[in-house]
Amino acid sequence: MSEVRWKKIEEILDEKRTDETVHLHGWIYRTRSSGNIAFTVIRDVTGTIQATVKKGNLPDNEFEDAKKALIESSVELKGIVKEDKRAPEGYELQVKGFNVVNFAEPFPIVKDQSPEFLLDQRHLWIRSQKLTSILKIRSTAVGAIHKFFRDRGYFEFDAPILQPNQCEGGSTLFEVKYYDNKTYLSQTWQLYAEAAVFSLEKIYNMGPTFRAERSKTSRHLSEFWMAEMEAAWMDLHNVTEIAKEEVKFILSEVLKHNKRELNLLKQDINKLQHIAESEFSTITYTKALEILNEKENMNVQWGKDLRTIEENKLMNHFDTPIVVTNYPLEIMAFYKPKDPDDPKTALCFDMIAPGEYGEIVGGSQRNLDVEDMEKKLKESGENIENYEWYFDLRRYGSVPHSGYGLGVERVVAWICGIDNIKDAIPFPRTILRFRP
RNA sequence: GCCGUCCUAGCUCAGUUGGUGGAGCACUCGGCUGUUAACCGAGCGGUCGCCGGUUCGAGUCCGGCGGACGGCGCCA
Repeated sequence: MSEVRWKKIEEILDEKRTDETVHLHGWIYRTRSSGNIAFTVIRDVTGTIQATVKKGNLPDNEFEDAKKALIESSVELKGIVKEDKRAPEGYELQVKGFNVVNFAEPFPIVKDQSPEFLLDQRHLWIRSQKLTSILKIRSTAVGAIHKFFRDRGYFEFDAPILQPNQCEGGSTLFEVKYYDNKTYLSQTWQLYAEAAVFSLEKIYNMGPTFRAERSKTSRHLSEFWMAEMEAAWMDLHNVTEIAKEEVKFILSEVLKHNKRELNLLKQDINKLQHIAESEFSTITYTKALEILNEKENMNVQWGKDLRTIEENKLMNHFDTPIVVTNYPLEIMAFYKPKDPDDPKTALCFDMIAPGEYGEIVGGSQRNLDVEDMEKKLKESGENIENYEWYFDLRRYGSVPHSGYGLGVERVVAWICGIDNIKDAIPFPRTILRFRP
């Protein structure tokens, strides 16, 4: 086995070496047989190719195995590369040897499937071209995020997953038994990041985040990956510009490495290319309301958060992601500070994606006013003693600092153009599903 | 938390005014030397989500329960 040089399907199709004998291993993707000829389409990680098995070209028992092997059987082939217009990829293998490594049982996923069934069979559906393409793009996106920050002098910094505090509101925490106490699964890395920027100054992280929101939408997961950054000496404007650059960088890396996958997902590459090269607009919440009320005939009261319908209507007016800043102070979390130039609003922002993918980034400058934060935490019923360590950060050499979190699955879903965020993560966890 | 849709073969679905449960796909067997999620013939395959009610008779009508999925709110 060690002496065999296994070719990948992509190599065979790119090299176009007619009459070359190659060894190939993979899985049966489609199979058809007709008397003394059988067609098996083989897949590997790089693509698919038709392998044509004719009786007489190989030992009879191997021919019978080729006819008998069901979809998803794993195989090792020896064959001769031939150009043939009748083959789906233009080239095919004339098979000389057909070794079935494992005869698959009847594969449960066939022509017609429902979304529920595919979620039940996720461990098998993950082999599909669709999910394989998305997972390759996700891998590119994750690599791009690391590269983006490291190239700019950021340190990777890890916060605990088990945390004693709340941050985004108590009802959305997953409680975990911790010896004789209880802790919560991390909702954000932010509070610990704020401790670290006083030494490392510029940091980032990407990791799992847990929100027990009772959301049943195509945009929500209970466990998702968030890519966060935090930096000392930066204000709101600085970090919104970094967020725009980051999203554009992720997109351009995917365009560079995953054209084949984007095509399989039927995404418009020119449109994505245009977005990667465009400036993203920044508008204020107040300006967003003007657009909604004047151009969309809506009647949104100042002070209400933008809901899904408002965000979707707003995005009718933009073909790239946009940044919306200065949401009403009252409806914002305790760590978002008042804007001194517009005291009814907070120094915060969301980035909203085109289409109906919603908020892909959320962030803010950080509140430095301990009294103000104590007041807000008390109002929302929290025990401020849990936050004393956090307030200490304001007592010993505090500086202006800002940060944001980017929803990895939302960005991947948007770039891939998929209709449900569940397909942007291998094994999705939602309020209604946590297996397989 | 609120609202909606659905539950019949392994999968996707039909099933009329209540009257002996169907199709396609998958699988098995047979046929076919160029198929394109092939085609032709045959076969295998059912606790109609569960419990109760009405009725001579319920997949179908009524009540309750359970499960799945989606929308809103909230958020990445």
